[in-house]
Amino acid sequence: MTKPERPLRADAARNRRLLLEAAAAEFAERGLDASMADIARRAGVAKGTVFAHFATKEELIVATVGHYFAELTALARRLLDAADSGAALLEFLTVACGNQQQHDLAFLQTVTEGDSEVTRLRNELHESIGALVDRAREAGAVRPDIIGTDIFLLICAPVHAVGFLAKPDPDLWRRYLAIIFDGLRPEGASPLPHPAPTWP
Amino acid sequence: MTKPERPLRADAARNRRLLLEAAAAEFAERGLDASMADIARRAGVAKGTVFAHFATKEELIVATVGHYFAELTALARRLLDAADSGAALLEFLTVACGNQQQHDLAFLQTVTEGDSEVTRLRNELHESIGALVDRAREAGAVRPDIIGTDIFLLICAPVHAVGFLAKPDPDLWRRYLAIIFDGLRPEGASPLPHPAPTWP
DNA sequence: CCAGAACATGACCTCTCGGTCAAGTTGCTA
DNA sequence: TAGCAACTTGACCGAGAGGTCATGTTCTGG
Repeated sequence: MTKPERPLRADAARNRRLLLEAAAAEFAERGLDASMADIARRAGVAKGTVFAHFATKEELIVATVGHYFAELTALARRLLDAADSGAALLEFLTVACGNQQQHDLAFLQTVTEGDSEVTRLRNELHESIGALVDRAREAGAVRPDIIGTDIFLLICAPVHAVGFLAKPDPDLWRRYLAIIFDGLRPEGASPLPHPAPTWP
Repeated sequence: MTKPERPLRADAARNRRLLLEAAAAEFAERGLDASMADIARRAGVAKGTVFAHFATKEELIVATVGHYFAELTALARRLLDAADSGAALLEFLTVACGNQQQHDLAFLQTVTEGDSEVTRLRNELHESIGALVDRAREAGAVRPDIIGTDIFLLICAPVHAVGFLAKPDPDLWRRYLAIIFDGLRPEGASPLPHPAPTWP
């Protein structure tokens, strides 16, 4: 359902893009309660047009979260070539958190469990992060008992933590990313009380 | 609005307690979308009874999250007498996460911003955590650049991280609490890239 | 440039939600 | 135990949600 067989008409393609942008913005601001009507208004189209492109609200969420995963995957793959693998992992987390600070869409993924397309993109992201973490671990940049899934789960922690403040400094998440990253280093690591999670 | 002037009638007091329990359970399961009707059904009363006790949904949320804060505050104060202040802080985080794993109500606090009663209880919790952290810092159990507000913000991180897994092991959060707590230790701490947040 | 397919529109449907209230029921006190 | 205030009940309301569709508009290939 990602790419239609026949190419879209020019105006339809434009509207689809506007809708996805509006959806990302509305979901980030209002959470799951963002209404289809508001998304349509923000995109500058009528309500019916939204449903012409995405049959249900869930389908729109799927498209939005899919795009979100794909972006992170591309970032992770780009960083696989970096010379310093430890710095590459930190860079990945930093850019991912920065994205999330602007547009927090991570919560959407809980709604899309069961969708095959999202699952595929999610697995791709997981795999890319796994490769990034493996390199960092082999280089001794992170503790040996950490795996890719751990990082996958911890990506959102810094931004989420900051969210409990009413008017947080937009860069405060960097503080918590640094703390968590210190917890990932091999120096002074205490034994973990629970085995690594299995995927999925 | 916490304590009524006149004591409640026996049946009313019982219903109020049942309602708060039902609300906590429903909010934890369904999030903010939990409906007043479902909460009423779960408590075994009619819908009108809910509104007889809590005039609006927000008022019910306020009562629920207030109770949540009060519990954590009591826990923090209890631990202030512990011999090992570092272990006491870890114990606080462990019990808090364990609570949250059963009943995740932390997200409710974002809705109740502006309510004076919740703000008071929230400040009390913040203060209690501050005392706990101060003791741990003076004992050299946590790095010197950490303050109580940091811990306040990080409480929910381990459970939240685990939430991205579809069917997570109910104890997996202990792994991420251990990682984050390692990041809080003085050994091998790197300089933090952002100053501590101000309260509130 | 025009015919017709592709697309956009907004009034309309149904359903569920938070919230109200007159009428009935129950616990407490004198 | 009688009587009244306190409490409960469930039918009801308006608002707003997701979703539909007949009609009107616009792009595009020939």
